Amino acid sequence: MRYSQQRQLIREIVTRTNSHPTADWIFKQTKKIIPNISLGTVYRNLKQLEEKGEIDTIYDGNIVRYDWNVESHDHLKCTECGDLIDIHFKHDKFKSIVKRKFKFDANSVEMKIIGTCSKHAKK
Amino acid sequence: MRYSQQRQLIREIVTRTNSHPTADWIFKQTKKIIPNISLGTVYRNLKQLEEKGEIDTIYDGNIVRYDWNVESHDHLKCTECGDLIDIHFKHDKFKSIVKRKFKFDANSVEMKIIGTCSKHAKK
DNA sequence: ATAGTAAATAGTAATCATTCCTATTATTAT
DNA sequence: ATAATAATAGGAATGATTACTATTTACTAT
Repeated sequence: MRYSQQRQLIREIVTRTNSHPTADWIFKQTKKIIPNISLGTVYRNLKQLEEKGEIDTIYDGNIVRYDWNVESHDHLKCTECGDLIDIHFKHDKFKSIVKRKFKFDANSVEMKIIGTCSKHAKK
Repeated sequence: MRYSQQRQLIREIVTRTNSHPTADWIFKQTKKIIPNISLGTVYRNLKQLEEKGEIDTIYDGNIVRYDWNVESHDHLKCTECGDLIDIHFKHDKFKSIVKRKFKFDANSVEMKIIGTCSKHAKK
């Protein structure tokens, strides 16, 4: 994989935010630096970076978000503001349960807890 | 909400499968009975049935699947065959943890375990 | 440094799932 | 049976993503 300014910029933008950005948001950020960058370039590079294991993709409902944090972790999704908050749970127990009950070999576990975050708690 | 053949058929098709079908699959099934049914009708009715709480939507990666089982439950996703297998876990502990640690009021928990099912276990 | 190469890009067209629009049809209360 | 209006079929529109292609760029061997 050969160097490119575009890929390096995309990598930096994803690395520098905790907002789990979408491809379109990343595209808008890159345009501030490389005005004629194309959206296809953003998508192509995000896919390559994911394949290399440098970033992670998160399916948030039917939209795709990207995350520099490739360690297994879970998310809290606030229905009021849409924010995704990172949280880490141990999943070993679940993996062993499904192995025993279903002979299912678990590779990873994705957990999302939906509710309202502290900023938007209903009184 | 007024009766319609189309909606009744869609309801029956979703109810009679455990395959967590997509809108397109449901559309193909309905066409066998009502050949000139339109895809928009399928989507509109699936949405209405979900709003009434008769069915559930599942986001499987970036595609939407529908499920007659509206009770909270989790899924095992086989990376070999794509099948979704239903499983039920208790989530109370997670809800209380995020309440304590993040002041996050959890409504629901979605858990997906990714791996290989017994039919496709690697030797 | 230069030329040859293959990878990467910009720009645009195509695809896919889903939603929207509208004239027509079907259901239901009277 | 009729009027009111919910629901439909068919097709256009949308939005996210992928594919295509001519041009540009990065790397390699000279």
